[in-house]
Amino acid sequence: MRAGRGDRATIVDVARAAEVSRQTVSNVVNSPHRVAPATRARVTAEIHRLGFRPNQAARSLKKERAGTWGVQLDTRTVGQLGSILDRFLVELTTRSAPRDHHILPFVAPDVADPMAAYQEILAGQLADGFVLTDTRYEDPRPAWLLDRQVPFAAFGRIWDDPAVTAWVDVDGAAGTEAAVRHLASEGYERIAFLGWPAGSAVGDDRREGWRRAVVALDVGDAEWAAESEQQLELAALAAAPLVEVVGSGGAIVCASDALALGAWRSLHERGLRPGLDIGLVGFDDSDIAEALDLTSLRQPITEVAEGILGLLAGEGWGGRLLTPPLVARGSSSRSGRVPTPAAITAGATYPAGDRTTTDGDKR
Amino acid sequence: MRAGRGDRATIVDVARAAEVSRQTVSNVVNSPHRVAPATRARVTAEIHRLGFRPNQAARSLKKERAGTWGVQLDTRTVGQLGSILDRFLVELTTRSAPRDHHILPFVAPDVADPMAAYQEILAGQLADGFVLTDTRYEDPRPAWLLDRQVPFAAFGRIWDDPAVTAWVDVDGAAGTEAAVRHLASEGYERIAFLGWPAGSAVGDDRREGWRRAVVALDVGDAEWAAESEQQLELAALAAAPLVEVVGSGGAIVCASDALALGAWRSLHERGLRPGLDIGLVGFDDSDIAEALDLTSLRQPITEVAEGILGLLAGEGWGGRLLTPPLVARGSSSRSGRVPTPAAITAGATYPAGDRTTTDGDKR
DNA sequence: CATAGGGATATGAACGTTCAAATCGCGGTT
DNA sequence: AACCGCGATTTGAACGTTCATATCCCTATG
Repeated sequence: MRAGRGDRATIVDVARAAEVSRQTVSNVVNSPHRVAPATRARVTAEIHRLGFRPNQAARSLKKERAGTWGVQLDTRTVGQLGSILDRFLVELTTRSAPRDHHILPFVAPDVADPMAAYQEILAGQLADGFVLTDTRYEDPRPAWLLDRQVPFAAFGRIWDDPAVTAWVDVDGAAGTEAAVRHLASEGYERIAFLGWPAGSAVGDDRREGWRRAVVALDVGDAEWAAESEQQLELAALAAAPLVEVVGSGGAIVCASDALALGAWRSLHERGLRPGLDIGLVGFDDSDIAEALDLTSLRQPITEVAEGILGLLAGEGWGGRLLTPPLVARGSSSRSGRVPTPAAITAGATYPAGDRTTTDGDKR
Repeated sequence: MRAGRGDRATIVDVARAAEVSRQTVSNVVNSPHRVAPATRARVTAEIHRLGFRPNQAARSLKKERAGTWGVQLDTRTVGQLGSILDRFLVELTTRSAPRDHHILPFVAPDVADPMAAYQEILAGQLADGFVLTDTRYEDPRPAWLLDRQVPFAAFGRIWDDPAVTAWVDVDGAAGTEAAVRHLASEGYERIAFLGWPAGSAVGDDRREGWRRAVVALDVGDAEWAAESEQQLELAALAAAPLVEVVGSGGAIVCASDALALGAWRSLHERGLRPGLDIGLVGFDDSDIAEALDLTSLRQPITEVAEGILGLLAGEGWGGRLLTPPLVARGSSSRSGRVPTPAAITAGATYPAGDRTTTDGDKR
């Protein structure tokens, strides 16, 4: 009668059925090599027959580990244009399973005390460690967690402390540099940059890549940069002078797909066509990039997730920068169609069209 | 030395410090009314001083409840244009906390056996119930869960069994109907519909609302409907004949923002302007709707999440249809700017511009 | 032939909490 | 004065697992 309970088998049920002790069943589950093959087979059979799975609470209580990694959902960025949170979360969830862990999403309601939520979770032994996202300058979290010897791994560099290597990040500078080289090789002659106001670590990094490449290839001026927040109108506004300055045959590299969309709109308002008239490259390769045929730098979410979970699980090494592959689409082709046969990448290669989606369902 | 452990206080530590028994501390936490005010104050003080939080594993073990609700992440829809998964997840996460629960996201890797993942979770007592999303015709999950008396609540009707009311849904028909009325009142004279192929419950529902309204107001023909999957190119293709049929001064209601974007593109290719020449209304009010100044029907995610968690917690009642408020933007204004002072809604009213975002950070 | 060694399996205890039942103290009732 | 009732608090047991240790039994070794 108790909801969801039913006939759940415990380790003792299995032990009785297989005529062994509970510890032997435990061993079959946790260290099979310790159990004689014949016994192991018998126990395994009973486990399957009874549908036994160790009770996570009991296991967690005894082992003093939660079997869970916490992930703070950043309520500021969620639902924003070009957010890749959902993809990242799916990757984390998928890849936690083989490591015998689950993902515990949480929000930090108290902006004044951002660590309170972490504190709560630790006090209740709800998570064994944390995945940090959106690291920034003066991020209080790494130091706080280090202090308490709580394991963590970040998507994004620990900007304040180069000694901490518990992170995996995307090499933004390499990305924007690749974008410039790509655009130059496509024949665009003047390449500007649309980024965020200085002071954001990620943004500064991406700008620097553009600057380096533009200087190296002599396809622009370090002054050809504009700034905007993520909002579309602001981005469109900020893009306007850049459009003027690079003119037809020029191009704009953007720090995000959202900014690129702003620029895209700015072009349209002037009757200019992305790609044909002015090249455009975004960053993140979010859903809109694909939708608007916008060339973008693809966040290697899968590899990032894998790397981070590896760090949390104590495998692998940190401090790694992954190069975001460039996904070439129409917005960086002067002929209007996807230019090079395959994407220009420094790492993995993605098919030019990148229409590898699993056939879409509704909603 | 053990990572993350440190000096975590247990209930006995608190009991000793406050000079009471463990059960009294437990009572202070779980049923404060049973404890004399003076004692309660003393215990509460010690709880705060020691930073005590009940160990979730121990609690869960004893109570035989996980303190968790499972949410399957649909890997087919995630990352798609206009996905609202991340917003929904944030709402669920936020609103689970006051109900003393957490959200357990999981994926079902085995497409052949979609219930395997649910089975696993139940067997391990990892969740007390499930939040279902993307319900459809012949969804195996409700029956399976009912069979096992596992609590669940769905975002989306249980289409196959009207007797089951463990759901909250958005009234798609009412939404598209409101869209038609809105467009008609804005002066659009011929209103078509771009939806998904028949057979998807959500899609059929949304189409029906359009059909009803168009007939009632005499602003269209039931034949003026086209079908497309979520992919942009296909949508643009499917929209083309509709554009022809309604012509300038006509409008198109779409079953999703992604489809609307397809239509939007189709308009642009013909040199037609959304709003000024042809009205356009999407569905979901996802990030792109806001970005492209696209009128859309807003999924009342907050209310849905609240309703669903209420059902899981045993409060409230199910079988509720929430009316999606229409968020009017430029794409449904013949003058090109947002028409009515406020959105036309049947429930909550949203500011016309709907720029109520919390100042955006990067990434 | 006794015994050491060691692989396979079993037993006792503990993780931290809550439930059920027992105990305590005290004012009110007969 | 003895007892009842009741609120406040305590005690014993149990949730299901794993760790540490103990036991068993068989083979190899001197």
